[in-house]
Amino acid sequence: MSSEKNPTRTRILKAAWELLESSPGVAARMSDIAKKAGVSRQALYLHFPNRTELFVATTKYMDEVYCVQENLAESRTAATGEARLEAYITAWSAYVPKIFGIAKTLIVMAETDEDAARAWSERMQDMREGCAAAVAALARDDALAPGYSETEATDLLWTLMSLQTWESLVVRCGWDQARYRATVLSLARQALVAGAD
Amino acid sequence: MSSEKNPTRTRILKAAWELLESSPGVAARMSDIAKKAGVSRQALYLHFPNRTELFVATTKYMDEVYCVQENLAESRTAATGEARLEAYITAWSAYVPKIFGIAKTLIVMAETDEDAARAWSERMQDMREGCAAAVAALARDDALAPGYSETEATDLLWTLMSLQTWESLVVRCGWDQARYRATVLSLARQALVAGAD
DNA sequence: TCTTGACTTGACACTGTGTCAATTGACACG
DNA sequence: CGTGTCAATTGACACAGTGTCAAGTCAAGA
Repeated sequence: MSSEKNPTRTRILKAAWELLESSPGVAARMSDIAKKAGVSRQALYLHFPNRTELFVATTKYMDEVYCVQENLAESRTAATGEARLEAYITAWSAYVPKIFGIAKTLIVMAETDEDAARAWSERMQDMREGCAAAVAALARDDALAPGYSETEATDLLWTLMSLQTWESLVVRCGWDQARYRATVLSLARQALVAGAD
Repeated sequence: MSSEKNPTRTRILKAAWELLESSPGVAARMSDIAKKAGVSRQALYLHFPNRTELFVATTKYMDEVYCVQENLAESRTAATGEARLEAYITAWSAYVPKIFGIAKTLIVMAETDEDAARAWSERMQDMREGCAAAVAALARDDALAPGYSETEATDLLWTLMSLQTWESLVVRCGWDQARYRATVLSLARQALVAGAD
């Protein structure tokens, strides 16, 4: 929706996207983005109030492009709780590498910037709802492992699926995506599904 | 050793420590630390070449004060691999909350600062060796779960014990320390110990 | 008394963000 | 055809924070 409508704005968003993707972290400066987008630095401020909001807008733009909502929502159609857990982990696993660059930047910015912290926290809260739904589905099936309340199970699943876990295994330890997905899934099953393994 | 010897240097380190502890993240500025230590901002540069090195020195100072090496090394005395795993997780769990403030700061700085990245990575490499030793002890007992190579098992244990996992469960989800420790231990056992649970 | 070393003071260069005012150029409307 | 409007540019500036530099202070010791 916001695409196509405002070509300069979109060019800026794409430039920010590319820069953040190629160098995860905080490195991308306003002038870098402007140069990449082929506009003046000041043009950025005509479209976004500040650096943080530009990055937040970039994540929203990515969500749009990738149709995140639909992809994650698919897991709702799974029949059993366990199938739902698997579907959700699979969908999220595929999504994480795509957003990692910008997500990492926002996480780092969140440490010093109130707005960035709020934006990122909202995003993670949305993801958490998916975890909670999967856990609730397990509980409905009477398949939630004893020893965890629904909240605790959600906390744990949310942590296992966090960007940080992905970063540790895939980026730092060099695992491939399939191994990562399989391992998180197996950990979640062993911990949360009653009588698993 | 570095303590007592150089009172001003130690005052600066203590000031940095307190500030980083009270506000994890990147907030502490050189002038804040100087003010807290009761010296001029320039005095900081007489003792440390730059902000990063001051923070790195602060972590080393903390290690000294807390006798990290000895505490972590204790787990080596455990008889079985499983006991060793438990001892190591327990020792590390107790240590994480103490270093969290400064560690978080270094992690954030590592994103943009080469020196900080190296310093933090070395630290985590040390911790990883402890994980590797615990995994090796399990393997020696023939108690390592099938499906993981020793390297993969180390990667996984290292990830489970990472600061980020602690932060997610304890800081963001509000778990208490005991629950955190028990859960990480249980996850590690289920995943890595053959025939566990 | 003279020297040395640790610390202070005040100034400055540099980088990056965000603001401002004046200007340009295209396009539409009467 | 002129005029207004809107998007974007240009160049200047304020501000914060790091790191550097030169000069000065002050106490302890030979």
